[in-house]
Amino acid sequence: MGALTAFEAAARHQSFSRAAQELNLTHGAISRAVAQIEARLGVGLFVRRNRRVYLTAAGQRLKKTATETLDALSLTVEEIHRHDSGSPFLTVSCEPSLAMRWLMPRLGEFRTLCPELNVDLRMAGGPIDLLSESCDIAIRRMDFGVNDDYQVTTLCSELAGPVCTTAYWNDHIAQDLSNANWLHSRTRPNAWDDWKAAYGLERIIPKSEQHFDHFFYSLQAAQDRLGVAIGSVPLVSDDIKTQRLIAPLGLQSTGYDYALLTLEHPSQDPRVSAFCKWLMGLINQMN
Amino acid sequence: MGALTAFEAAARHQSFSRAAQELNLTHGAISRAVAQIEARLGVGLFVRRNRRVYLTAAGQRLKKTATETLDALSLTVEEIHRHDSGSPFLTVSCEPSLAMRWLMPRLGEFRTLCPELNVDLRMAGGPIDLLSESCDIAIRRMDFGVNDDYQVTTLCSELAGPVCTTAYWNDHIAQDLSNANWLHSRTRPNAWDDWKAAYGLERIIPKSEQHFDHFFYSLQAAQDRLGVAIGSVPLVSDDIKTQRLIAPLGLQSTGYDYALLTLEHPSQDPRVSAFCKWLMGLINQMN
DNA sequence: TGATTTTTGTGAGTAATAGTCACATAAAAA
DNA sequence: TTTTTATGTGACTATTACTCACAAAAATCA
Repeated sequence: MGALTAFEAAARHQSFSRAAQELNLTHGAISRAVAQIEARLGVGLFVRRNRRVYLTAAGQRLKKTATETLDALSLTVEEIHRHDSGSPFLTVSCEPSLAMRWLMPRLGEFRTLCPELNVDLRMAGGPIDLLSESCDIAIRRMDFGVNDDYQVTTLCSELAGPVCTTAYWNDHIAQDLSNANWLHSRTRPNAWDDWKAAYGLERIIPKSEQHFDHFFYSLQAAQDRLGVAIGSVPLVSDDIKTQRLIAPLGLQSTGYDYALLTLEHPSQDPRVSAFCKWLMGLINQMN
Repeated sequence: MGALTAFEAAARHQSFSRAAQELNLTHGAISRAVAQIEARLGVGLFVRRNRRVYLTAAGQRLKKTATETLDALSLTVEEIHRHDSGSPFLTVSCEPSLAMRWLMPRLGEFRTLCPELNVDLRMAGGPIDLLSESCDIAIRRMDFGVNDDYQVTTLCSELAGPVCTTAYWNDHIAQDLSNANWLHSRTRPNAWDDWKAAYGLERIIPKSEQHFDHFFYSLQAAQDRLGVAIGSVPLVSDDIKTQRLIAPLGLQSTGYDYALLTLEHPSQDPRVSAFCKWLMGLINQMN
């Protein structure tokens, strides 16, 4: 390793002396380090021309990977420090719909609770690589397979059903859901079909339908009295509590859970532990 | 470095003892190596639970780059050996047209000259990264900028002009080039215009024109009596020598050279040196 | 339950190596 | 020619890497 950094510096400067200066060593040390690698590979890395040294083809090849390698290593060290338990940052990746309608409105509370901890919120859904995306925590709807060695902490199970405003229910539906404008979303195209199957209403056909790009757009549309959307707990918990939306036919289990994904058990890292504990508290007070 | 490989093995096996076995060391050595990295980073890499060890988040991050880093390094070492002067392989990247009409017909001769040297011929044109494309030599038409630290050995300068068969010249052209079918190629779209400018025939317009995807297709077409193409030395040298094609108006310099690109001076590597010497011999006997 | 096995940590001693210093060398610069 | 600059190398030294033997602690087994 020492030899590799010595070589890298020598290759960069095209000079053993300057490399020695940079690394606070003598030129002899560099000379020996390079000679060591050359002996081990059985290949010359530099052409010595008495006043200058030039990289051979082999040397150029090694320089390339040595640079990349050492850069990657020091980058990782920085990464580790940034995501260490002592760091004042916590990077959270959260499902967009959940972030919009549930997490973000509550995040202010967490700030007052842990003012020293900066939460970096990233909105992203589906499979995640915590390592390469450099996150501490991911919050996800568990509708995909997860890396074996991730820690999965279940937050709550999902309940879904038709939601609309009280006004829309009274004015347009009058007990019969087929009178309504059904609001769909392209991110959960089967939401209505799944609910119909769970509720036992296979053959019902709506008067009209409307499609949105995101789940939370369809919920917003329901709130704006455009029709009936499939809403889910925990996404519409606040809206139901404040009567902005009602779920007149109740909510059925979808079979999916929301969960928290971490690299190690949340208890290992005080930052993660604090965030997780706070989330669990929210969940519990919701039920 | 030793510490990093020790850590990598330990992380892979989730066990210090097995890592020690793999590396022919004692478990104590691994324990100390890991402890050393942990002390240096100030971060725990493993959670020790008395009978097993688990990677922490930091450990998982480091494992990822450690693996990548060590893999890259050993790959490069293999590369270096493969492209070393002792290797029985020589990887040559050559401009497709030149390879087709000049190099490949001569390569058999080189095989009999150096039967112990296996030439890997890759056809590719334009800018090249010898390192990442893992080549020893590139032969190119120098119509692009070249990496500063490549060695450029000029082979010959390019001469170009209209070429066709004797039969086509006599039957269709009769001293006036505008009677001919002009053969173009999409890889050198300006070949005719450049030649017209060099020859001083700005305003001439052909009776008919035809386009091909590659330069050597247009030459093949000329040989097949489809019309007149712009041919260039050294590409049509053989054809002119054997009278398969003629250049009745002569050949003008295009201002471009063909050259050999290497990482270090060809004399440094006996394989490259042999190939280069042979090429130069061909060039000289051509003039 | 208690003995055994398995796995890691650690102090002490030793082998290996990495580094320094001083001198040699050789070419470029003055 | 002399001086300067840059690297190689022998001899010595400081450091570090490793081993060995023992300790500790939990899982496994009788």
